[in-house]
Amino acid sequence: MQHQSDTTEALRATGHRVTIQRIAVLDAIREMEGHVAVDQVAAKVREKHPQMDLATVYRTAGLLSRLHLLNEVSIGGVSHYEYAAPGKRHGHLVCEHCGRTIHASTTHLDELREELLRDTGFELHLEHLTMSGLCRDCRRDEEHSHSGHTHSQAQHHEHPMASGHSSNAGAGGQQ
Amino acid sequence: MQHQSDTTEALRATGHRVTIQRIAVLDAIREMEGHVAVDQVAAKVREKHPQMDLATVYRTAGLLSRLHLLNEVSIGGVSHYEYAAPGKRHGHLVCEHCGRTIHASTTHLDELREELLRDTGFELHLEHLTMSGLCRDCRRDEEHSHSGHTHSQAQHHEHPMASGHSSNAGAGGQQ
DNA sequence: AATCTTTCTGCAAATCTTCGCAAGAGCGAT
DNA sequence: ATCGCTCTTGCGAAGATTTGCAGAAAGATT
Repeated sequence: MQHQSDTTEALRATGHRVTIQRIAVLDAIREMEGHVAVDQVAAKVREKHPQMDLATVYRTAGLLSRLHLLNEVSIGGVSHYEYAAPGKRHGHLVCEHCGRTIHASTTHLDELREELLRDTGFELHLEHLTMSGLCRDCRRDEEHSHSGHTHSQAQHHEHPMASGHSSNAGAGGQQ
Repeated sequence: MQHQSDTTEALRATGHRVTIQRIAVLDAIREMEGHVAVDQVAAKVREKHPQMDLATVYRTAGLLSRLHLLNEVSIGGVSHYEYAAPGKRHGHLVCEHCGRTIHASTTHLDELREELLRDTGFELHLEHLTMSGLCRDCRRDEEHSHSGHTHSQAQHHEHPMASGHSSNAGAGGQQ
């Protein structure tokens, strides 16, 4: 396990302490791959460390995210985290309709980042960027049901597969 | 007041009912200008409608946002809303350090939107887009304090002036 | 205007997330 | 290995936001 030494280093380098909780949270998330909700992380972590508190998982994931060891993705208002594999940066596109998450290469985003930096002095943090909209499939569905009536106020939650890993959903398959 | 008829129309057109709560929430936010937190909206609304429930304000703001009558901006994890003045689209850049919000013209963003649509089929909703990073001032501060020690885990909250900005500075009445 | 159907609202309870604080655990010096 | 200074954690509580439900209100119909 050399991930562990990377983690340890990153923590030390920023003046943070190396604790079992921090190592455990990072390990758990790395093992699960994909975007996982905090309570899933907690469950996983508790397999080995039963007394780990939920608040600690929140704090720890937040910290690791600030250190760029994890990426934070908000899906339907709920925080999810994924392992920030070095050299695999990407933005997140979350479908407002089905909750699916698609990865966007940073090619597009880096450009945006530079323009913003130049024009406004604002340094965009791509790692934390989550953008919402409609995925290809749901866009089609929306158009069909455009008869203009009975929109329930509740947010739609059709495909109940919001948080399972989705490494990539929109690009290829599905219809 | 012709805003009101616009609102009424937008609601009817989407099969929603026109209620005093909905009108009141939109009015309140329009009057306050800028990004306001939900409880501020509730306080404002209650000046005229004391029995209005907080949950209703949440639900209503969410609905109006989905209808593009309001924009939703998440600042430090807390929802804020602003009146979506027609023809004044912009993205939001929230500084992670001081919480300030900067408006980004959609020039940069439209491009991104098109590329994403073409490449991934994902239709980005610019109105809901909030991006985080560091503003010019805080970026400078960060560099100065780069002696590498004592990073408190708590997120910094230096300048306690979250919303005033870009075009409008004095949006007044807090608490 | 009275009635009927369906949507909305207010209230309370449930969730998700953060915070304060005292006890516990790192890490450098002894 | 021990001591001490801080940073962290666990825990309870508070804050933020959502949800379920029954009664109230909107809009269509008569």
